Amino acid sequence: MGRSPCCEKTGLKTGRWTAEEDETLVKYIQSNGEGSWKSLPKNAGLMRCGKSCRLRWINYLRGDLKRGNFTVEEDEMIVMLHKAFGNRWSMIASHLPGRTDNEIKNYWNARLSRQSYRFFINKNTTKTSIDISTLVNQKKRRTGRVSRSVAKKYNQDKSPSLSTTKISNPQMVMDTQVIQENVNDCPNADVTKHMEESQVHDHNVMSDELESNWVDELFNIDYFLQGDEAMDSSRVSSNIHDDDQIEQWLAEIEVEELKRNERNVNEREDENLRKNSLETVGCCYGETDQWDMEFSFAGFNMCDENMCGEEDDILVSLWEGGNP
DNA sequence: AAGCTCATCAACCGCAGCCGT
DNA sequence: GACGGCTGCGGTTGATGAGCT
Repeated sequence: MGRSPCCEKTGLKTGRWTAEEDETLVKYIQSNGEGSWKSLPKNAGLMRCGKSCRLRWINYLRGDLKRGNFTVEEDEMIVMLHKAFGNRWSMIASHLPGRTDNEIKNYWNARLSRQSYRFFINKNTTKTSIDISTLVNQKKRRTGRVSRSVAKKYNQDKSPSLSTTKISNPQMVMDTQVIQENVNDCPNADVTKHMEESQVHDHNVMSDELESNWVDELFNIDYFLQGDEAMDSSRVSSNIHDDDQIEQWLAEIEVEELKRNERNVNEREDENLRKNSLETVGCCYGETDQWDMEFSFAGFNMCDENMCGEEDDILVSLWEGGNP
């Protein structure tokens, strides 16, 4: 027996909402309140599915929404929250008053995900942690819908070990279009040279996918290792200045992490995976102190199938502390 | 001006959690 | 505990408009 439909589809209108429908919905909710979405269309006299009504209200009609472009500050918050929470848009949206999960998701998919994001290490920090096992053991991400149970497990598996994390500031956007202009400033001259020779920074010849994979990863790693600052999309080095806010986020993340750890019954196995993973990328497990960095941000995808051959060699060289 | 490409965003779809029975 | 309905979430789609040729 299959799942029953969420509502009776026959005769229901789909597609763009008209001004009249909006007005009807707003008036109904103002007088009756939110909720009971199933029965709302019938009671309000709308030929819409309840889910459609809910979505229209939440994403467009409710009064506390902030319209217009995202500010630089909001950009930064989204980047940081995405690092922390992944694609949990509702959670990200909860930190951005007036913005909806749908809006943030669209914004991310349309713009931010194409750019390179990373946190940079607090210059006072000398000890962080790497957990490459979480990267190496990730399966290549499926396109299309991913079941919630899989997503949940994935999120648990890649959860950051904040107990050793000392990330204090988000490093901002490095638009690939800016890479060439900043390439001479890159502290690692050999990487820079390689990038130039390979013309990997050529926006016209690189697909978005390649940009978002190994080009960005190279720059991430390079800047990460140097502890240098990067540029945001406006080409100005930028940090989030609200340290209290950051502390609050990190505290929330840590609470989540503690909850996850309670459920983790495979710690020993994870440790072995971690060792194997480090070996896989050419790192001696015993040398991790100085590499004790947290790499659990979404921008890194070391196991992506697009990463192969020459790119892999470069990354391995970087990991080993040398030059490509 | 017409056709094409691409970015944006509103809306839809289907899965999964929650809760009442 | 099993079942089913409701709701929320996240991925995807398609309409639209701007910019380019």
